[in-house]
Amino acid sequence: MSRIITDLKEKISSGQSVAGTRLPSEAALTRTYSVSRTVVREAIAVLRAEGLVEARKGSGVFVLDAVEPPRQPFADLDIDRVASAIELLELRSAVEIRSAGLAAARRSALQLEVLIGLHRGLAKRVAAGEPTRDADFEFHYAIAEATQNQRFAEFLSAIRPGIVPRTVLGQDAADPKLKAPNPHLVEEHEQILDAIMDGDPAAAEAAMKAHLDNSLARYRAFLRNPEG
Amino acid sequence: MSRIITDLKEKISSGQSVAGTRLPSEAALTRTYSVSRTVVREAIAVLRAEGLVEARKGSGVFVLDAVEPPRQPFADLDIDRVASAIELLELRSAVEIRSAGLAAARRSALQLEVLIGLHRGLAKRVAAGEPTRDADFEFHYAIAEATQNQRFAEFLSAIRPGIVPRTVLGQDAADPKLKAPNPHLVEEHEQILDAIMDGDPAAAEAAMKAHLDNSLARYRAFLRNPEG
DNA sequence: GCCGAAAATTCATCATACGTATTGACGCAA
DNA sequence: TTGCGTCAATACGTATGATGAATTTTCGGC
Repeated sequence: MSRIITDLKEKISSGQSVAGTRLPSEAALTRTYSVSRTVVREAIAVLRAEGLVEARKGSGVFVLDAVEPPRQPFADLDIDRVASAIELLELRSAVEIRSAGLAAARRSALQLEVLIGLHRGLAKRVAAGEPTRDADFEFHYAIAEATQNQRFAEFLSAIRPGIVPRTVLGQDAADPKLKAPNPHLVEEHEQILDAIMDGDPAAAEAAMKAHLDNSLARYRAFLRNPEG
Repeated sequence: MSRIITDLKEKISSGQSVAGTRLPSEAALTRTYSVSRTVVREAIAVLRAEGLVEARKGSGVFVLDAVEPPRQPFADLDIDRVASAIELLELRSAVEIRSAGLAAARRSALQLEVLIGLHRGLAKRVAAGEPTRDADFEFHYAIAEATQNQRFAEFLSAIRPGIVPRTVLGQDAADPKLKAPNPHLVEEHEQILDAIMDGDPAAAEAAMKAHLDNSLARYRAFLRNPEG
C-alpha cells in the first residue's frame, strides 16, 4: 500500500505529473500495481487528504498545484558540516550577545535563581564527566527567557536542532573532536552569570561574546586542521 | 468521508483518546457513522498516513503519541498588537545590526551594486508616494545576503510575516498611524549603505542601530499615545 | 488455578455490484 | 457543415460479501 502511495507521490513531485494532469484511473492503477481497487482507493485517499490530488467523480483524479508548505527555517542544517555549524553560530552570536545584555538589564529575581541553579547543575555534570550539551542549551535558553522577550527564547528553540545534534541510533556521525567539551565552559558561563547578577549589560554582552567567540575559534581551528 | 476523518481526529487531539487507546473497530465505526467499510477504511488510511494511529491486524487501530509537529517559529505574531511588533523588532535588531557589520566587511562588488540599485528604487517609491514596505524589506534582505552567511537571510525570511503584514483582502486591520512611512527612511538607509560601501563595519552597525532604534521609538511612542 | 486449543474478533485484501457525474461519440436536423 | 440532443462508455463513491492472517478471548480439561 505504502509502496503505491510513495510511487504516486514520486510521480507527482518529480514533475512527471504537473498540476492538472490526470492520474491513471482506479482500474488502470489496479492493473499496473496488481492490487485490488480497495488498496488503490486507500492510497488515493491519502494523497487527497494531503492535498496533492483532487478526485472529480466521473472524470478522474487530478494533480493539484503543490502548495509549497512553509519550510522550517534552520532545518536544513547538516550538523556534520563544520561550515554549516559556523554559519549558524555566527547568527546565534548576534542574538545571544544581545540576549545576555537584555537579561542583565531585565532578569527577575526568580529567573536569576533559575540561572544559578542551572549553572550549578551544569558544573556538576562537567565535574562528573557527563554530557553537557542539553544542560548547556538550557542555560542559554534561560538567559533568553530572562530578556522578558519571548522571541529570543523562540529563536533558540528554532535553531536548537542545529545546535544540539540528534544522536543517530547507535552511532553519532559528528566528529568526536568537535564533541569534546569546551574546557572553559564553566568559567565562561560563570562570567556571563556574574554579569547578569550584577545587572551589567555591557559586561554580560562581553562575556557572552567571549564565550561564543571561543566556540567559533574551536570550530575554525577544526576546519583548518581536522586531525588536530 | 471527511466528516469521519475530522471526527476521529477531533477525538484524538482532544485527548479523548490518549496514546495507546484503541479506536472502535471497523465494524463499530461502520455502524456509528452508517457508512460502509470502504469509507471507514479510507478514513483510517488517512489517519495512518498522518502518523496519528497505527493499525495492528487482528488487534485493532491504536492511537499513537502525537509527535508534535515542529511549530513554525514567529508565525504566531499578532501584527496588530504593537507589543508583539516591538518584541520582534528587538530580536530583529540584534540580528540586523550584526548583519550590517558583516555586510560591510564581506560584501562583494556585485552585492554592493544590488544594494545601490535597491536603495535607488526605494528612494523613487518614496518620492512617488508609493508603498515602501516590500522595497524596504528587500533592502534589508540584500544586506543579509551580503554577509555571505545565508543564515542571516534565512532569519529574515522566517520573520518576514511578522514584519510585512499581509494586507487582508480589502481591509488592513493595522493601525494607519503605524503604517505611516518613516520620514527619515531614505536618509537612514543611505547612511547604512555608505558605511557598507566604505567597508566600515562599526559605522554600518551604528547606522543600522540608529535605523532600527528609530522604528522602535516610533512603536513605543504609539504604545504610549495611540491617538498621537 | 493453570494451560492449551478452539472460537471470536479484527484488520488486510480481493471481487462484485450499483449509483451518479462526466465525457465523448454518434446521429439527426437546420 | 454546423449545432444539438441522446446515449453509451468511463470514472469515482459507496455498499456488500468473502477469504486470509494475526491477535485476543473463551472455555474445557487437568
